Amino acid sequence: MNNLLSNIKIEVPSGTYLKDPESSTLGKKILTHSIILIDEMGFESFNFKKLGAAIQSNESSIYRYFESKHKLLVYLTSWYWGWLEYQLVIETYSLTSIEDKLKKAIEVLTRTTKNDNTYTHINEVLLNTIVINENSKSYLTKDVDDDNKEGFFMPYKRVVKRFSELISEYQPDYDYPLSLASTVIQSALHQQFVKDHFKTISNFDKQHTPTQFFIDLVLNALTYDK
Amino acid sequence: MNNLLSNIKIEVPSGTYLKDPESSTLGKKILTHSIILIDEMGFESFNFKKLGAAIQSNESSIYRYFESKHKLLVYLTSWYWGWLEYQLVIETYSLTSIEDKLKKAIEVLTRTTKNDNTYTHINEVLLNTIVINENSKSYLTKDVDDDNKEGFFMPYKRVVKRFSELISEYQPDYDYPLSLASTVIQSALHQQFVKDHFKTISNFDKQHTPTQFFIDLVLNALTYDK
DNA sequence: ACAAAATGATAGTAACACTATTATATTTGC
DNA sequence: GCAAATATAATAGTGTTACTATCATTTTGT
Repeated sequence: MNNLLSNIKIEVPSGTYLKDPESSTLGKKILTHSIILIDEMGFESFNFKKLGAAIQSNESSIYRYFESKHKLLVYLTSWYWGWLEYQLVIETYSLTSIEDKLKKAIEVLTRTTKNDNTYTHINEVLLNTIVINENSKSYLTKDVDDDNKEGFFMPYKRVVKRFSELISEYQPDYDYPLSLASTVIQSALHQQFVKDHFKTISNFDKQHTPTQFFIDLVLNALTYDK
Repeated sequence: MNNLLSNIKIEVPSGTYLKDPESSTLGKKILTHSIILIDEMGFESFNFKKLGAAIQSNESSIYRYFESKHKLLVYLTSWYWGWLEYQLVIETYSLTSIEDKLKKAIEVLTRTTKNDNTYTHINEVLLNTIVINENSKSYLTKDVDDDNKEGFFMPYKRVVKRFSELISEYQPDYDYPLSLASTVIQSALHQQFVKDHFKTISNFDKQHTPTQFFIDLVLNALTYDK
């Protein structure tokens, strides 16, 4: 992305943090290095003590920003979905044909993430791998319903809704726009994981990309009479 | 299911257990009550001490069967996929038309689970909700590749492969049979979760079922000239 | 009846996910 | 320039978790 829009701040549900990490250097360091560490060691092995050591700061200082490592994960994944929504909007906005918009949307949602220099303290490529590996842990908990009431999953749900609106615009008679949207978004993450770890059940290679697979899938689902 | 086949034992990767839990009453109690407890309290809150209390046995005895709660989860999810593969095979076997087979397969993979009285110590309905809520935690770990080498995910991968074979039989030219298969299987679980917790992004109700959604999706994906 | 195997009881450990408290920097207002 | 306010750091402590180790008791097979 260019830096014309460099002052756009990604909005994250306020209940996920105690003190806005974007508001200080320490906060930004927490974001930068938590992404690096979680990517490196996985969310289970990651903790605030290790993070403190990595940024030469103290565990107790990190707790001033996030009340738990779970909320930090929710923060990071929310940021990702907020960022992705933004990509979705700006990359489809100027297109006039609805088919082009739909295809572009699928591309944005299913392509390999590239770094966005607008946000220097966040490595979007690493964050994307975190989302692939850890996203579901943010909601597969006994507290989902409470967290959901607090709006923690709004950024994710907004991406699904926006995409489903494009689907409905393309094919107003389709009965399952939301389900199709969440299937594509969710499955795009899962397919990345499968490609890396369960190769025997993947069909992707240089010639066959997830984006092409999902474009076919969605367009065929929505095209009744060709 | 009927009990004509009551002596069919579901095969689970042997590395997941230290001592076969199906080989003793205590082992079976461990299975029965771990399913109940994990369903009730979620995998994070579940532990062997609580399980011991629930079955009036000792924590240390449970460790004789499973070396960790992670391996118990892998055991349970593997059992589920093994059982589902079996349902898939017997329910499609006798059908002659490939379209009927494909549709039946989608039904088996996406319908609401019903209890199977063949396995009295396993409650398949509860196990299905565990798979919905906890399955991804069995592979979203730093040890996936090791666990995969040990064959822990073979039962899951076998279900994907069998389903993909039906897809290829129905439409031999389709480029993504495995990806489509894993998308349907994975998304069927996710859609159940979404329906229960993120209602605003679900289109399912009495008239619109996941099964119908996925049958439409798959048949359209595979039907080039209608 | 006796050995072997299975199960139970108890204790212990290192790490984890925090909380609480107090001390020391750093920033801000005036 | 300086005190007050705020941010950060240091240290200690807590209850729980996910086991491990050891030894005692019960059950089972022959």
